[in-house]
Amino acid sequence: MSNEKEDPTNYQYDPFLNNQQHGTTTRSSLFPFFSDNSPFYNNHPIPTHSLQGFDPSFLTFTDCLHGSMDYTSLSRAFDMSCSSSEVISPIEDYPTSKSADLVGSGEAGAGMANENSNNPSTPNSSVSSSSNDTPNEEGAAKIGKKDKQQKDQCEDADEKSKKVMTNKTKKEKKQREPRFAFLTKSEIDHLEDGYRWRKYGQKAVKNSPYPRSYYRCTSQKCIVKKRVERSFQDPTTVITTYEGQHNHHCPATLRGTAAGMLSPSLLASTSMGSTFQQELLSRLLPPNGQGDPSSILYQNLSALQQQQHLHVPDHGLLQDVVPSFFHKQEP
DNA sequence: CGTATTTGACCGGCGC
DNA sequence: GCGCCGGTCAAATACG
Repeated sequence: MSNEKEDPTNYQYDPFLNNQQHGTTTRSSLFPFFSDNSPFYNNHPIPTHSLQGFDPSFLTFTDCLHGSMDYTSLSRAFDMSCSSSEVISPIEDYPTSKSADLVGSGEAGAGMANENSNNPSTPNSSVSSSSNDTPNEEGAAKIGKKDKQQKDQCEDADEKSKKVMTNKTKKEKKQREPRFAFLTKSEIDHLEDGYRWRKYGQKAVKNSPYPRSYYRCTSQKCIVKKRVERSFQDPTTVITTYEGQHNHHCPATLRGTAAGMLSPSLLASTSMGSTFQQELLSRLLPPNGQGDPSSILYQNLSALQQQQHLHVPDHGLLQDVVPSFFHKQEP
C-alpha cells in the first residue's frame, strides 16, 4: 500500500512477473493456484487481440478444465452468463497484513504487486482483519453486532471496551480466508458465478474513478465474500476477488443464466490432467472434500451425466454442476 | 410487502 | 498519537 502511491499507473498487472522479481519466492509457491504446466502460468496476460478470434458463444467450464483452456475459458467458468467477459489473469491473494490487500488502493494488481515486491513479510505471515465477524457464524455475528451497536449507543464505554477486548482476543485467532482474484474482461461488474451474493458495501477506490463493491454470499452459514472493482487502467477489466470457500449447495436460481453453458457430455469428457485443473478445483471446492478435487469432479460429472443425458443438455445445468464443484462432499 | 441495493458512518489496523 | 485507508454495518431507499 505504499508503492502504488509512488507510481500507481506504471504497473503492468502481472503478478507472475512481479513475483519473479521477488527473488526468493518461486512463482509456483507464491501462486500455487498455477502450476508450471498451466496455461495460466504465463508471464503476460493474454492480450486482448489474441482473444478476438475466440468464439465466446459456447465456451464452457469444461473448456476451462481442459488443458487447452486459457484465461477466456476460466472466465467462462466464473461468468458464463456474460458472453463478453474474458478472464485475462487470475491471481491468488494470500492472507497478509492489512496493507497487503490484493485490491489495495487504486488498482488490485498494483496493490498486490507492490505488496509482493515491497512487503518483506511472508505471504502467509500475518493474520489481520478488520472484520469483527467470526468466520463460521457470520449471520449470528451480524445480528450480534447490530445488537452491539445499539447497546453501544444506549450503554457505553464499559460495554464497548469489553466488546473490543473480546474482539481483539478473538481476532488474534482469526485467520483471514485465502483469497484469489481474477481479471475479467467484461462490461458487467458483478459477474455471475453460480452463487447468490448480497452487496453489503461499496467504497471509492483510491486513484481510481471506479468504486469497489463488496459482496457476501447470501447463504446463511457461508462466509464467502467477494470484492468487485473495475481496473482504472483498463476499464474493460473487472477485478473479482474471492475470499473463502463455499460450504453449501449452489442456490437454484441460475437456470437460464450461467446454467445453459454447460453440456453434460462435455463435462463428462473433462480431462483433469493438468495440475492447474486440480489446483483450480482445490481452490473452488470447500475444504474437507474427500479425495482430490478431480476425483470429486469426476464423481459429480459422472452422476450428472447419468442424470442429464436424456435431457436437453443446455438447459439449466450449471446450477447442478457448480454446486457439485463447490459443495462440500456430504457423507 | 419482502428483498436487495445504496450510502454515510463507523471501526480497527497500519504507517508516519 | 494522529490520520489514512480498507472493510463493514445498518438505516434509508429502491425495486419487483
